[in-house]
Amino acid sequence: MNHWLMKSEPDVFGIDDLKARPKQTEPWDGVRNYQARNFMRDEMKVGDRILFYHSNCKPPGVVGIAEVASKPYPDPTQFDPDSKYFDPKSDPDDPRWILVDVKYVRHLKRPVPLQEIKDHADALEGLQLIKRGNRLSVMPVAAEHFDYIVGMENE
DNA sequence: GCCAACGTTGGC
DNA sequence: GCCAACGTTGGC
Repeated sequence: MNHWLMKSEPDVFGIDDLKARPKQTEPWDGVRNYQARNFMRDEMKVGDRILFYHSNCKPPGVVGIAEVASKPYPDPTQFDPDSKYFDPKSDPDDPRWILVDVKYVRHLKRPVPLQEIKDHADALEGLQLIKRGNRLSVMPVAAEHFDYIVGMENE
């Protein structure tokens, strides 16, 4: 099983929104970064665990756990002219943007803020989230780091 | 609101 | 293929 971290802005779509969805599941649309797409397209498997991260808020941090709930499939918003994610260059016969469905698992007992994660940089060496210049919205997380961050909910 | 980091675009 | 300009992300 692979582990992931996925960012979302709570003002747009937060973990409470995910929990409130029918089947507590949502297509993770709007990703328009090739690296992030490749992770979803090539490496995600149903059941993979996800750290749900709130960005662009105070404080940013990991707020819960989700899981991959579908195989990869084309992001429908790329073909919708009314969508802000519409991509006129994407060929319907060879879709450019791929997503997976994400399903709510649970909230952490408390949000674990980015600052605390940074304070544990020694234990979390190599974690992409705290590397300089990181802007990826979908990134892999080592299994040990995943468990470590979840464990921080008890502190 | 600022700005560093970084991806993308497009002229050449 | 280079690189300057521009746009976006996202923490602060």
